[in-house]
Amino acid sequence: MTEIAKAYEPAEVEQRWYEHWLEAGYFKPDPDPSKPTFCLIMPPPNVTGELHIGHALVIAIEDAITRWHRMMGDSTLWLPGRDHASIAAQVVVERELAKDGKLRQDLGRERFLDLMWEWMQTYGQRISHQLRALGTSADWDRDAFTMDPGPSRAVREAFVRLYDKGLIYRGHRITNWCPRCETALSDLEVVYDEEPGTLWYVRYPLEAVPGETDTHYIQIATTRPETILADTGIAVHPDDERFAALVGRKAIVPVVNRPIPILADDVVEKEFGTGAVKVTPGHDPTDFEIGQRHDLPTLLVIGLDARMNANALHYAGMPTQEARRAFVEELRSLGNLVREEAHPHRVGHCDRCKTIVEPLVTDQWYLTMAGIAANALAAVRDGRIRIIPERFTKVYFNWLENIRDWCISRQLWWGHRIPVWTCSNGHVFASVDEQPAVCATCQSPHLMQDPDVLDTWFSSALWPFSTLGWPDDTEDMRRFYPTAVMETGYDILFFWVARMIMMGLEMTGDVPFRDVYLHGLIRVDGQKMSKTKGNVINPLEIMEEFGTDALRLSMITGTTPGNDTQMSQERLEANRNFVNKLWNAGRFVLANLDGWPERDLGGPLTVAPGAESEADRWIVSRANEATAHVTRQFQEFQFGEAARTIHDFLWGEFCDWYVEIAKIEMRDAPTDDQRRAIGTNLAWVFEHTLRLLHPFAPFVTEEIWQRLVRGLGRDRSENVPLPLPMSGSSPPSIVISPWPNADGDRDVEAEARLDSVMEIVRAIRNVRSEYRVDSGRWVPATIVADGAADFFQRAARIIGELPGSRLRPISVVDRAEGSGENEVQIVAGGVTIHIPLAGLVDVAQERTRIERERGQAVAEVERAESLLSRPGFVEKARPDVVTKEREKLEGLRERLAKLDDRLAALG
RNA sequence: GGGCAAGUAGCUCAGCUGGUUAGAGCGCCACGUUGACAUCGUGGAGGUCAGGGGUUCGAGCCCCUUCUUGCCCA
Repeated sequence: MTEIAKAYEPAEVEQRWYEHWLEAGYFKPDPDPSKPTFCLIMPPPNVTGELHIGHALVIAIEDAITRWHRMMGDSTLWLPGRDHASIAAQVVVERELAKDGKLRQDLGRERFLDLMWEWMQTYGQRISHQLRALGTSADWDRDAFTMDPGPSRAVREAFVRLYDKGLIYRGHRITNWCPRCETALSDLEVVYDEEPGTLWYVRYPLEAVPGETDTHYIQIATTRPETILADTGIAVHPDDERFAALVGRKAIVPVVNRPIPILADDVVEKEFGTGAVKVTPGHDPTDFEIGQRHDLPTLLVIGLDARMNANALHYAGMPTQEARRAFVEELRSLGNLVREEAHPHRVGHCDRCKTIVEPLVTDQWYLTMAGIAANALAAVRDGRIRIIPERFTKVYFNWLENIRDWCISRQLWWGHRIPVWTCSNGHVFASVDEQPAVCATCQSPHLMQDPDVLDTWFSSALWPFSTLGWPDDTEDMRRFYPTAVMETGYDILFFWVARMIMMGLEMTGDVPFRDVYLHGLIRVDGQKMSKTKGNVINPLEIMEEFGTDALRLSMITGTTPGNDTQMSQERLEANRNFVNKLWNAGRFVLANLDGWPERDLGGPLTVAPGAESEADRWIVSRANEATAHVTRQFQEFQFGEAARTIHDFLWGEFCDWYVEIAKIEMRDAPTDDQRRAIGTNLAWVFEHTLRLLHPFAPFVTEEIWQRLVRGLGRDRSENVPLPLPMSGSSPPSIVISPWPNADGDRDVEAEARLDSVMEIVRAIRNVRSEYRVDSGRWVPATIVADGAADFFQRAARIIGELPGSRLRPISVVDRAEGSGENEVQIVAGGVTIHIPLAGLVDVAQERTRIERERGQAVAEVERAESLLSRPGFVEKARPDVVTKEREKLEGLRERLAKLDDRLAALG
């Protein structure tokens, strides 16, 4: 027998196969134009560090989808890439610089960008290595980086098109400003946290009107008193009678003594604070909108550095927090502070550096969203794009229906420079040229490019087509666009998916993909992964310990679309064990083929047709069902279920039963031909299963498959394919082998027979265990087959010799020849088995046991009877359900009768 | 404030369009070294499917409602 390691050794196998696959070019799409295409664009990992376990999930799913389509015969393209992650990457590198006490400004833009590129090189390679280790079957020749010339040109092209259409505009508007990153952020890049805060009640004196002698006040409540300095109005709700008389009058801002109008606006909540709010258009998004509606001036008292600016009187130069404390004291001393109360409120933080975001009015580039958002809504609404799981469509609609214009400029250095130039004569224009020579209007050669870069997500939004060569009319665009599936996490549904749909429709006139599959997030031991918690797992370490296939299976099994999943040591161990089980099943199958001059795995092949055993027919039937299930589950994106189906079939049916039966059958086979027939059947089913599992566990399946089908690696020292006489025309690798036929026939009769055998064997094991029969002891038995003696004559040896059964000799009779007292009778699988157990059985115990079983049988009979006699059931239930229930009842009654007989005999 | 998800065995989770006596892995108890596998095998214990109401011949699954937890949006 060939020497094959007793336990699977993943490390030894994985690298070898990956390199082989690459060399063979299996990951490239089939150029045959007659084939249907399948294209999946990989969500490009950020080049900010290494991949974590969440990326392993992405790869596990996408690789499974990709490999499945490849095996289905599609011309399959999985296009890999990396993202420059403008702000995230810059923050990381700035942190590195800060360790040496340096700022990016110390280096200057050019040298800083050099440093960024170095970083990209280092981590790009590391990520690439990790992706390969995971088994990523992507086409590396098309590997793309967002800052590459192609995608960069696509960014300029898209920008210019939008700009020329008037959809991109320069706006002096309120923006989320990160004072640490010194850049504007989009609404999505601000994360809100509930934090303890204070609500200060402040009274503003009313401007006197003729005839009024006393000073009257209006009281407001605010969480940010320092912005009072920039107040340009006070707002109340139009229906609020308390303030109705004051609308139209003016109040005086404390400290600055500026008169400001009191106005009515719907957005004011009557219940909040006093019902009156100060309006500070320069420093609050809601106030900015109120200001727009009521034509209020915008004042700024906070600068880009989050300090009070020159407009802030004697507070100028103070950080906002300090200014707040000081200002409150001044209000108190002036008698304007009425009271203060604790008030938890939501504070916005920069998604990347966690600094408190300052809403400020600045000049930024905006993309008008209304029109393109409506198109993106329509694409999902009318079914051109399907979101899986479906519930996320609602979330998608909700976001797009309430969308605001997208702030796309960033005051960063790392990223795509905004392709807008201003000439010496003040003409502003956008250009797709990287370096336009002259002004488009006046031909002036003196041009200044906008210093800012674009939001990373602007380039990401173009990814499904910028990677395929857009804006050129390339072969790839024609062949693979629209792509088939976008697979990504639900956490970037807005950031990315929605924007790809908008941009895809706007730029190409077509949807960027047909199906969106959203997976959940990985949690580790109950917690979300994060660097601060220190529970970030490097997939490489797991792969080393458990093997890549075990890691990938752990990502897939027990998961359901769109739901978060728990990663745990136990799960990894379980899947490592599963892989090892597969490995050893492979060893067994191989051992039984060893020494054969040739193999034919073209189909299940036993002996002459009609002479196969029920067990051989059964396992083929079960394999056919498993294939049908797995195929459907792939079609429906039910990957967890698909993996479970294969697991249960392989372990619970193939290994637990068929392998054990085949051992007996082969040992007893009267001729070599017959023995080979069984071995072939074993191999056929197993090979079939390997292919089903390959999308989830590519390495171990290939390793075994090669040994099985190609006879590869029989000489382990050389690791080279050895020629083996083959019949048929097997493909050179499981990677490009065809997906098993999902329409294979079921064999109802064989399945019923084996169900009966398994039920009998379980019952025997149960009884042996219950009577504590020594596990090594063989005992004789008689099967009373009740009309099925023919079958049980054939199956007797199997029943008697399966593990844990140990019945020998077994005689099979049609009718009982009396019922001994000193024996156990097992009623199962439609037969009664008499087992004399002298010395171990006493009548009382046996009666108790039978009565217990009878009790269960009675309960089941009653349940079935009541169901069948229930008004409406027979009329309304599906006919097949009724038939099934009737048959079941019949079987139960027979069983009950047998148990009654036994009880009567026991007296 | 609006929305979504989850609540099923001690733990982690499956359960597809409603149809046997609700499953798996891990853990637990007992037994097991016959040549695929101790990363294993065999048997067992363990669940009023969060609570309440409803629809239906039939509900873990559909509807209403309450509670708990998590997430998203404002």
